[in-house]
Amino acid sequence: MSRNSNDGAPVPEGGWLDGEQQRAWLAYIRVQLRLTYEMNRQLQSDSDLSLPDYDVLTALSVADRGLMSIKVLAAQIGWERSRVSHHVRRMAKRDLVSCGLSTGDRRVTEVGLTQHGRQVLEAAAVGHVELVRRLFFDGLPPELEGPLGQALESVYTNIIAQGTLPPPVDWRPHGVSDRR
Amino acid sequence: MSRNSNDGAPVPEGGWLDGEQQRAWLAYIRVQLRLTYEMNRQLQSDSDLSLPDYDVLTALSVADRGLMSIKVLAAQIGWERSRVSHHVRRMAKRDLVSCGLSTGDRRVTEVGLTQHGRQVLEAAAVGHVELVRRLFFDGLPPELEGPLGQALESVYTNIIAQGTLPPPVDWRPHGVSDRR
DNA sequence: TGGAATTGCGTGACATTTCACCTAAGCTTT
DNA sequence: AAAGCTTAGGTGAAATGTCACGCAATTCCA
Repeated sequence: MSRNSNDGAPVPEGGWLDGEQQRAWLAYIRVQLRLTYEMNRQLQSDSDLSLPDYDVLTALSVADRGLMSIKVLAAQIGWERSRVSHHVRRMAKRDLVSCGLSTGDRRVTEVGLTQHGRQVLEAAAVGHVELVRRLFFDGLPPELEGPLGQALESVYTNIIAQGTLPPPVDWRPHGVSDRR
Repeated sequence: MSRNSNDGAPVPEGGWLDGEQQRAWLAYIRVQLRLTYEMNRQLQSDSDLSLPDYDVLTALSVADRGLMSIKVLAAQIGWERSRVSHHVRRMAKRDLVSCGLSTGDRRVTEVGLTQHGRQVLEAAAVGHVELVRRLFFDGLPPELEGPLGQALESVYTNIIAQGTLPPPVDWRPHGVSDRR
């Protein structure tokens, strides 16, 4: 898979990124690791949800009629299908989601939020958003909010185009305003 | 803890983020999920390393004399200490790292790269960086590189200040150029 | 100096995630 | 309609990660 593909490129020793890029990437990695840790911790202690639980609930909450097949759900949150399968079964035992065979295609399992699941998500979202605002946005100069959003959207668009994972169902190049 | 702190704000029902913020956050989450998936996949298939393996190796490679205590390593990459403990033991079996008691304080375990570990990391880095460049930077307009780096550094600084995880050892407010 | 508190880790039980297969439903051909 | 392909998912075992707890080295302080 194209190792050593940047042999003659104008890149610092060993093929690393240039200064600006290195800076951005290092910051990204650091933010990613810490933020994941903190979000996990907060959700767990405030709402008895893991971050993966929250990801599933959130994805389901924006689905049409709150129903989604395992495959679509997996594509949505970037998981292996079998992981979704296991995880959803465990969440069903906790009455957060419910599974059922689709009427149309009897291979597909439709997953949906239960009443309880929706309540738990909505309760959890309050504290989660509060944490996100505090950790992610409170230190961010307002004039960088726009550029950050733009930059990340460019990156996302590129990942969708280049990556191996199929695009999520509701993906659209530049529309905003979903997630409720 | 100021839940519901944006009551009168121009924000959708339920206390979510404002438009700009929502956009940035949504993009961040999407990038994070996909990128993690793709990096894992690439490392696994090209270098027989998981992303966690790579995180450990990378952290160790920038340590003083390639040695780091479990605690510092955990703080560095945002893991639970016991996770590091388990993981490092498994990596030692594969001859990627080596552990030994510190001479100074005999409670601490010093972890270091082995020769083999360093070689594996350097071989893996080539393809990994190639992937990062392709997925993260190829779609990013050059004029947004700077703002992105700046924005993420602000966020990181804030997380360090606000978060529960202790700051990494080599943390400095705005210096760049480490990682090799 | 002699506890008591703290710190740094390891461990073992348990939960989650991955990986390699397996089944079954739908689709396509013949 | 049967054979053969493709697609959606489930499954069990192994790898990985979490949590609660325990032990030993160090530090604090009277």
